[in-house]
Amino acid sequence: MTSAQNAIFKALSDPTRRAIFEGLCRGGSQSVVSVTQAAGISQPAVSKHLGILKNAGLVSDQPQGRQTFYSPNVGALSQLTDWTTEMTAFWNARFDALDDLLKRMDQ
Amino acid sequence: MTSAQNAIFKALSDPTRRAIFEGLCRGGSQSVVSVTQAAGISQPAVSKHLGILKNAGLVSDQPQGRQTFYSPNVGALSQLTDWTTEMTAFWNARFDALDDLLKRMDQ
DNA sequence: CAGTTTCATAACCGATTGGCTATGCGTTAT
DNA sequence: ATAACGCATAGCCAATCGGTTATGAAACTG
Repeated sequence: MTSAQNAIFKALSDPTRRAIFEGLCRGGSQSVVSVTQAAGISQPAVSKHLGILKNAGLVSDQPQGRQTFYSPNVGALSQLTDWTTEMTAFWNARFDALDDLLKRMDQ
Repeated sequence: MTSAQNAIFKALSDPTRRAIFEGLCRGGSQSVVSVTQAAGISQPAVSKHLGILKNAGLVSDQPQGRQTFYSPNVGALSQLTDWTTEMTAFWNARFDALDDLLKRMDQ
C-alpha cells in the first residue's frame, strides 16, 4: 500500500512528469512522439518519464503497431486525496478532542 | 503558484518527510527532539526535513525558549487536492465532449 | 528487400538528495 | 560561572536523478 503511495508521490514530484501527465489529461491518449514534442526534451528522457508514471500506475500504455499510446489513469490520483484527507482527519480529530475537553471544563 | 506547488510535491515525495508530517498531524505540535525520537534518524537530518517542510508551507515553527515546536499546516494540502481535481476535470471534460459528439451524431 | 519511423534500453554525466558527524550559539539548570 | 540541553548550520559522502547520446529491435513504406 505504502509502496504504491510512495511511487505516486515520487512520480509526481518532478515538474516535467506532472507536465506530461497534465498533457495527457488535457489532450487525451497520445503517442510518445507527440508527448516528446510537447515536453521539449529528448525522446529517451520522455520514455523514461512515461515508464516511471506507468510504474506508479498513473498512466497506461496501449501499443498499436510501431507506436505506443499513453493515457492517464486519473483514478490513481485517489491515493493522493486519500492521504490528504487522512492527514486532515488526524489533525481535526485533535481539535475535536480539544473541543470536548473545553466543553467538559465549561460545565 | 506553480513554484509553491512544486515545493509541496517535492517536500512530500520523501517518505521520511511524510512520516514526520503525519506524526505532527497525529500528535500535534512537537519539539525537534520529540520528532527526532519518532523519526529514528539524527537530529540534524530532522532539522533539515523540517526546514524543507516549513519552506513548502506545510509546517510552522513556534520557538519557545531553547526548543522549537513544529505544527502542521493542513491547509497547505489544498494545493495537492486542487491539482488532482484540476487534472480529473481536464480528463472528464474530454468525455463530456465525446458525449456531446455522440449525442449530436445520434440525432 | 532496403530504408524509415517509433520506441525502449544502455551507458554515461553533472547535479541533487538524504543521511552522517562536527560544531557553534542561545537557553536553561546547578 | 559552569555545565548541560536544544536546535541549526556546515561540510562530507554515497546514492539517486534527470538529462544526454548511441544503439537496437520492431513495424511500416516504397
